[in-house]
Amino acid sequence: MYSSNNMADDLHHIPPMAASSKTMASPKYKKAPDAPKRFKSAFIIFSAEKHKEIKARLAEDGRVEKTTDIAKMVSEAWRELNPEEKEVWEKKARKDKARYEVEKAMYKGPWKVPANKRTPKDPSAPKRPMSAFLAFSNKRRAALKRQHPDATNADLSKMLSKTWKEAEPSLRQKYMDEEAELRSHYKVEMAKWRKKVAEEKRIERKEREALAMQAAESRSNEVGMKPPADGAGGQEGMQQQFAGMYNMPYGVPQQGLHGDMGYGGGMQGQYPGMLGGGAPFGGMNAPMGAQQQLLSQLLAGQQMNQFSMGGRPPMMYGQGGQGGQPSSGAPGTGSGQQQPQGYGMPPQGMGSAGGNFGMDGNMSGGGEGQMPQGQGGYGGMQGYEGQYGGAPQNYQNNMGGESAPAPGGDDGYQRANL
DNA sequence: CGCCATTGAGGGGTAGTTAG
DNA sequence: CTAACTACCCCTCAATGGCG
Repeated sequence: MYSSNNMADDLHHIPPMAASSKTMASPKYKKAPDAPKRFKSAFIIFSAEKHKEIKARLAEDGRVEKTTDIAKMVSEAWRELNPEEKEVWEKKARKDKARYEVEKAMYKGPWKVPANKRTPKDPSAPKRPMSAFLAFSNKRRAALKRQHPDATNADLSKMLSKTWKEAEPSLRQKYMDEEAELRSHYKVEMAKWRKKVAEEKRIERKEREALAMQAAESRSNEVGMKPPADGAGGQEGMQQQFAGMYNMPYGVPQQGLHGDMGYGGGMQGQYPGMLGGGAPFGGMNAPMGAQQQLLSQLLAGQQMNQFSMGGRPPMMYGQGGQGGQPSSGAPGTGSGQQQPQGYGMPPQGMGSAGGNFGMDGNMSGGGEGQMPQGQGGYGGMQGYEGQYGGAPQNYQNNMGGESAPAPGGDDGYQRANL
């Protein structure tokens, strides 16, 4: 549950691009290990494969090159690609970017952690085994202390170090064998512990999902929404892929998130104003231009929101509503109420059918105006757009998008505050 | 409660590339 | 600045117990 509105706490909710080095002068920060991994560029995806390939090929010839030299070969190979070949990688990059947008939207945890600090060791983790030298030291330290009563432990350590280095190899070996045994035991214990932690996380995730589902269902009943006839597979896909990895603060994507990239269904539609194919917002099938536009606008909206409103996380999943009529631009049926809560929250959970992003509205025109719950929130981006005009209040007016305001748009928010 | 002083395994950061 | 790759380098942490 998100409850703080102080700025320090908001650090944990600033997506990477907003967390500029300016604001993070000292101490330095690095990406939080659990935060969604940034999208990969076409070159990086290419590089990952090509690097392996080149390395393997060199190995066949018995050659071993430095990583940095292989990187140069990868670079050269990249430059030699013709546009058609490049397009293969660029397509993958677009897909990964969509993946990132979804993960980012769902992520609630910290984006940055102090760079100069290691992640603190989990106290429940097994301890490291004692090294051969330390075991040797333990055995001899007390006796050595009796011989040199005035020596400090630091002094004793120096002496022990010398003795250790000069010790008979067979004696050292004895300690090293002991260490090896301890270490193999440690590895077993670590494996068990890791498994246990993973299992706990899995259970926690399941519980969270169940809770979210419950909340979503009760809300769905309240507003009398019906499950979608088509394109309803999304929930599963999304949850499997993303839910649980991240907390879901403001509501849960309910439907339409099937497919490998979530956002189930469609975005099959064409550009704004055009009638699309009807599947709800499925991102991957959309014409790339439209998709990129969507994504970049989404991103822009989020950043706008953070900067202007103090860093709320970009969240906009919630229950979607009924879309409007894209061809005419006629408003849909929903209201998509917004509750800023003093943070300048993004229009969460706004109707899926939001105009600009269109699930049903401008962009996709799909679904015949019927948006399954949870599609959404993208309608909310309209609200962001309102900000371009300068007035944050536009959030409220724009909820759900001009061409297709969506009912139930506030749902995500409500669930978030359960 | 952190520091000191030691060795050595293992984890994390870096270099080199391009693109966003 | 961050994505992937990985060899290499640097830092942390294992135990000990007196001291500030």
